[in-house]
Amino acid sequence: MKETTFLRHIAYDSVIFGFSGDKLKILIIKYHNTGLFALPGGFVQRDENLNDAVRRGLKERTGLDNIYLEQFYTFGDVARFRPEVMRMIIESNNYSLEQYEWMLDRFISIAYYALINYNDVVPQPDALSDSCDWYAIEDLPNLMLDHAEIVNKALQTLRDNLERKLVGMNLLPMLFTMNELQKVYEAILGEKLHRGTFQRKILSLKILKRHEKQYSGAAHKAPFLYSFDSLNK
Amino acid sequence: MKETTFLRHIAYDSVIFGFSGDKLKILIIKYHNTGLFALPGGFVQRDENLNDAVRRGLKERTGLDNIYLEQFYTFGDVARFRPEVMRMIIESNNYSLEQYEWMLDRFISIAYYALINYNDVVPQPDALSDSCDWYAIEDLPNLMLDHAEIVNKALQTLRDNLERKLVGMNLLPMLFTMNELQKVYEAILGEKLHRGTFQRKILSLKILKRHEKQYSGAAHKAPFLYSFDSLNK
DNA sequence: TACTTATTGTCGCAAATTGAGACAATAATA
DNA sequence: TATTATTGTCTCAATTTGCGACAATAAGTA
Repeated sequence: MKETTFLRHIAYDSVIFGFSGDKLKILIIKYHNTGLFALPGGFVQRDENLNDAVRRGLKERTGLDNIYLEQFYTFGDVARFRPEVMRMIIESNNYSLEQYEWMLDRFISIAYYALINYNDVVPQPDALSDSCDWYAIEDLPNLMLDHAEIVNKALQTLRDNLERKLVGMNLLPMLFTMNELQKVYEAILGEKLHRGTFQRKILSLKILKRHEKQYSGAAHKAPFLYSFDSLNK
Repeated sequence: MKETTFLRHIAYDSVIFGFSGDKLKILIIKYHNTGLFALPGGFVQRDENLNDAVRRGLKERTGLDNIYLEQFYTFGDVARFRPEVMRMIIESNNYSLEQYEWMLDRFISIAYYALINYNDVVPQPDALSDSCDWYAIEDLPNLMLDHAEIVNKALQTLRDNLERKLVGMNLLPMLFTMNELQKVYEAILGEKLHRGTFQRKILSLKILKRHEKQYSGAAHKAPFLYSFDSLNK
């Protein structure tokens, strides 16, 4: 079999989270002429660190460097091996089956999740896909292979890590209100939180810097703006 | 290049925890005539689920089925690629370099940790190694490649999961005392816990069944024996 | 200008959880 | 029978959490 520039049998998939309109969303691509929806993914070059390969792919799709990125699980069931699906994708793009034969083999996939600021990004489809768009977590299309399972596990991991990591920092712009931060937590956990308790808890962590600038525009008391105080931890 | 029964570029390593003499220990193998110490690992067959491959390897080394097993990270740096190390291992076993050439390629490794009952096991070395022995976590030999890093990450994950999983269940025999359970927690966390607080906390979880049988043999009040009550959760 | 509305920052209080010491009970030993 | 080491449990203070309440206030409204 022909040697490739990529490591055979190894792929990655990324669950890229953003937050907009009070909803947690992820990036989903759609393959040309197939109706297939999938997570953005890619392959690892022979001389490239696994983590770097994922960052490279993320950079291509989002234009962003220095993304918050975390590996959470590696999916390796034989049931993932569905050559007819890959064949359909390749043929729908009029690519030569010979050149892309390596794609028809079995792959394990290392899954990552990323947290990015929704407003910083204009999603870019790649050569095989005709779109790359945000979908709210509760309103995803049917995903190919085991990608729905990958999303579920990503969300579960995000919830489990919520207390230990600075999740909000990566999903919000530099300046935000306490209410916006609370909405992020609620979207991830899927439940309402008590306003007073949330504020007290977050402030007790001493990770926020309060800015005296006030937000303006609505018919009520103006909230403080906050930023994450990276010096403080 | 020759096809193999295994998926190329893909390996797994396992950090197998046991508990004995108040210490947390792991299984380490030593390769013939090389002085190299390593984690027990293996490869994935072409028609085999990743998780099943790891269970197969564990069964060979410990004789145990139904082991508590958790995948925690996939190591994929190029720096792991050290063909001269693999070459030394193969040559020290007088194996033909041609037949084992595929082992000299780059591998990523999916790492798992397992929790087993120390007393149930007689560690078995494999064909390439001349020993498979328990080492206390604070007294490990120098491990090859990035295996020390893998152990550290396993331990970190175990600590992080301590509250959410029934860790003790898998490291202790069927019946155990509250003090023994506390020792397990202390060994994992690396710190002393307050006796009264620990007992109250564990009992409040309602996961233990108290047996009226008493332990006997020491010059003091006999402790209750407990077992994990699997019906209760 | 005075009043209304929606939301904010903070407080108070009860309930729940945690940390640490204390005490009686008791199995073996002297 | 007294001693010793350890166990099961309790108490009390300190801390954290859940939840409602209240004054403050930016804009809109009369």
